[in-house]
Amino acid sequence: MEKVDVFDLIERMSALIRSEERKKCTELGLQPVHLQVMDYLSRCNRYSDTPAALTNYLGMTRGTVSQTLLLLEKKGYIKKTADVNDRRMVHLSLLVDGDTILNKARPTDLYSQASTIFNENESQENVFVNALTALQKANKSQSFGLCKTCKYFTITSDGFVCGLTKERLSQIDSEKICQEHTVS
Amino acid sequence: MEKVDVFDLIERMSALIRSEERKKCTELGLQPVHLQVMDYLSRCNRYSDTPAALTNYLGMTRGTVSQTLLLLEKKGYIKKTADVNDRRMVHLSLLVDGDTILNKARPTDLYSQASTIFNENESQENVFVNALTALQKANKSQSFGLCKTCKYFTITSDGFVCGLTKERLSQIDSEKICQEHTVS
DNA sequence: TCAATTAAGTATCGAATCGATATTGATAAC
DNA sequence: GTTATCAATATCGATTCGATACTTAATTGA
Repeated sequence: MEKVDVFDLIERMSALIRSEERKKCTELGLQPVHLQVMDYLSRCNRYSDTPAALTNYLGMTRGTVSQTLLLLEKKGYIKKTADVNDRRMVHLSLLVDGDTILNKARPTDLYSQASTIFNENESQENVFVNALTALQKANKSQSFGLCKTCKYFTITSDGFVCGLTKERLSQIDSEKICQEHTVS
Repeated sequence: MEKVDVFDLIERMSALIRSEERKKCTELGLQPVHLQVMDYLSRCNRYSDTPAALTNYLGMTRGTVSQTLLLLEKKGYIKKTADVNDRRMVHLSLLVDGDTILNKARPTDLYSQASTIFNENESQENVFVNALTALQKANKSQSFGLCKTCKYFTITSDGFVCGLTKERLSQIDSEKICQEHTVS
């Protein structure tokens, strides 16, 4: 077992996961990437709900993400809203239909398989998190962590505040994924 | 960090690896999957050099693999040979040009990144191997291990023998990937 | 013996993805 | 102001991949 084969292992795992996901998705008339997008939108904050952030998160090209979003919009699962300050930007949000189908798709056999794989010990999860972080660093990609674990996350007498945007953050905000997430 | 997100982590790692590989590949006029195929062919034994085994190894569909092989054949990188016993089967082999381009593509930045990720301790690699094995088991896919680590691998006074096919195995055979690989 | 079944591989079509280019809006320089 | 530059996104052609149907060959089982 040589070190260099780890990439090969990851790619093969991904292929297996995808083919398994595809089975579930075809019943709903979707592709795996569509669920990934909607799952992300359900878990990201207002700084990270743009096509650009999605592109970065998924590691795909802008063109591909744009096409995916068009399809999801046409199906009535997501909505695009122009930014009021910067009209180049688009904010994405999950519509009710999208949320419904996402919840229908989520609890699958995949999850029971996952627990089978990772029932031994907790530290195994960290290996995957660390590996992804290292890859993102090598790729100059953001880490996409939870808001409340960011170094700019600040607790004041007034509540939570983002040290980057200086804006106030609700409890719910702090639990979401942020593309600007920074560690240490 | 919930357990169920591990699949998401793996898919995102794979996406990053692919986009990185793609950069190297486009220079050579190839796709990531083409290198995967040729790499596999350079490392598999005579029981595992068929389109069906490749399909299983890569987790793709037969049709997709067939297309990929057609292209590689047209480019003169691989060769197809009909099986003498079972004329449904095709054996694949890497041609000189294929081997050349494979070696040109192999030593990339990816490998130095890999060592960065896994320089801490050896046991991390096992986490990935175990995860893939668990997924393959859930997917009823073969494990594709090295011949000499298979439970049917036998050492006789005459040399190495495969307990399944009863055929003799050379030193080189024993170092290759076999689709019939069985553990314990 | 011969029809049914299974397996390996191929062909075709549509959807998904990539890469390049174009478009639009914001920002900076002059 | 006007122009240059950059950033965010959209558009388009080419390619890849998956689903399905099909061909050919081996196997099974009355």
